[in-house]
Amino acid sequence: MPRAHLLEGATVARLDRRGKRLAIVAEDGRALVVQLGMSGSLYMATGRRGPHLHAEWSVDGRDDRLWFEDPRRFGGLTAYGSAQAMLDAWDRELGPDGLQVDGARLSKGLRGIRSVKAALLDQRVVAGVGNIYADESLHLAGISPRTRCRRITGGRAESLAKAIRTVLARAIGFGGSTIRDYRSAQDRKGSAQVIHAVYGRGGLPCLECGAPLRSAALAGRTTVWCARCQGR
DNA sequence: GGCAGCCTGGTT
DNA sequence: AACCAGGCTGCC
Repeated sequence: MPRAHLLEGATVARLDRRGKRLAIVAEDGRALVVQLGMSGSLYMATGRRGPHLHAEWSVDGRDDRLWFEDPRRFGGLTAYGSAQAMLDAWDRELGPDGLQVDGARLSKGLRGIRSVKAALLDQRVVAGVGNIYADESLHLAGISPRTRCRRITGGRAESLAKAIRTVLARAIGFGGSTIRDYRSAQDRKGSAQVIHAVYGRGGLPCLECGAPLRSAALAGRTTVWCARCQGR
């Protein structure tokens, strides 16, 4: 990516975010979107912390630098000539942010998708929910990941939307889930993994009812749920 | 829709 | 050596 697209010489006007995408918007209108993927990290530090460095920025008046590392290279940077172009892309490619999704918006997104687990992983339905928080949200809402989307209407859609908002907000409150790689921009590990009710707990007892949690591949991802609390 | 494939690295 | 992983695209 040319240096100009990396915002060289820019003055940062603001940051923006929807779901898992973060945008650095410059005063001249350029915008750079960062997607971390599974192993990416973006942080301020005086030196890199790993070998898989893809971009670095120096900031006037600061000794530390901004670093983008991504060992697995599932993440990426996308440059936009204007913030409006970026927002248009977000509107096309992303649903409502998970922290703000409501039942009506969720119901709309569910149309045409078969299983609710697949729907929650689709960023056009809700932006910001991945495999961990999909399973956690479904457990909190008491909905089986195998439920057909067409059966989730009205009150169930409301409670699922509320569960998504709650799960994401709680995880953020705990600094995110550090299974292995995740670190904050301040290079700290999160601790939300200690409050996961189902993710990573296949075969262990459900914290609500004690039944052993089921684990199976759904929508191509390991999925864990309680067949008693959430139904088969 | 489902799913292989993209990568590296950690675990079994 | 084989398998698994927090995501996403594109191919069927």
